[in-house]
Amino acid sequence: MGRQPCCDKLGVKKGPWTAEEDKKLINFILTNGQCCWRAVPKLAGLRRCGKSCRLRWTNYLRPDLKRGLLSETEEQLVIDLHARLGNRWSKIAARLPGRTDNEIKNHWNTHIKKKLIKMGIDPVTHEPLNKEAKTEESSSHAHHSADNHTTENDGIANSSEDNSSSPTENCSTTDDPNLLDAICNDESLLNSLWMDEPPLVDVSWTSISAGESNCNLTSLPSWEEDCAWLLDYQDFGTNDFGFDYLDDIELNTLEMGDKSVA
DNA sequence: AATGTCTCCAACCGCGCTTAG
DNA sequence: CCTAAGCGCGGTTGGAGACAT
Repeated sequence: MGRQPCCDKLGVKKGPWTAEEDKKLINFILTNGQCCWRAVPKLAGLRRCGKSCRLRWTNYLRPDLKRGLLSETEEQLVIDLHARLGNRWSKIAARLPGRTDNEIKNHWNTHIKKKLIKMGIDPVTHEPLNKEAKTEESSSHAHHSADNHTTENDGIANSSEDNSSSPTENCSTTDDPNLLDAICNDESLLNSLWMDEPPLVDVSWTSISAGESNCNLTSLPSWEEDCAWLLDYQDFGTNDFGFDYLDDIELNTLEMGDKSVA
């Protein structure tokens, strides 16, 4: 007597989303907020499974998403966090407002990985590749599973701190070096990452969209008026849409820690 | 201009944990 | 307490566009 299936495979569309589907999903979420994803397709009139809707929303349609390439600072932060956390993309993404785990994961695999290899750094262990080759035999395989945090962390935490003077830094133009340092050196913050507490979640948007706050969304054009703005927003930052207040909320959340995640 | 290859990223898949019933 | 769906996560894939020949 579990729950109902999330979708009845038959008649469920897959593949790229159309503008029309995006429109329906956005309109629905803006109107009703994020409730149970299972119900979303039906209520929004979409022939998609709830999971697909959730993914589309979180990875692409959320208004607070930044689009475009990661800045040097963001990239450096990703490298640093990856050295400590491994492939825990969602945890890493939680430290980069407006970025999704999928986006960071993609960027890692397509850009950062190659960059590190080019620099002679093993993207998995964050150790120099030469050294890696030597120690490969003596040490057990480079594992970045959750079980190995301590071992990996011990070795890497130091090396990543050295990053400030490492070759990596050469390409870092310090958009906001203080932010990077603050995050990387904040032990309590890192500890919270190790724990399973969600230290930072995008409550700002969820609460807004849930109708908890009417905020600025009320001033946004509706689909009935003009549906083009949301399809266009993908090319802009959040500021372009009056969502810049989200950053403040997010920073507060970061400091206070988030406990009201559903 | 045509064709082949590479790169990138949106979306899917499957697994593990959580939680409703 | 048990079962099975919901949910979130990380790994992987496929197709579109960019680039090379």
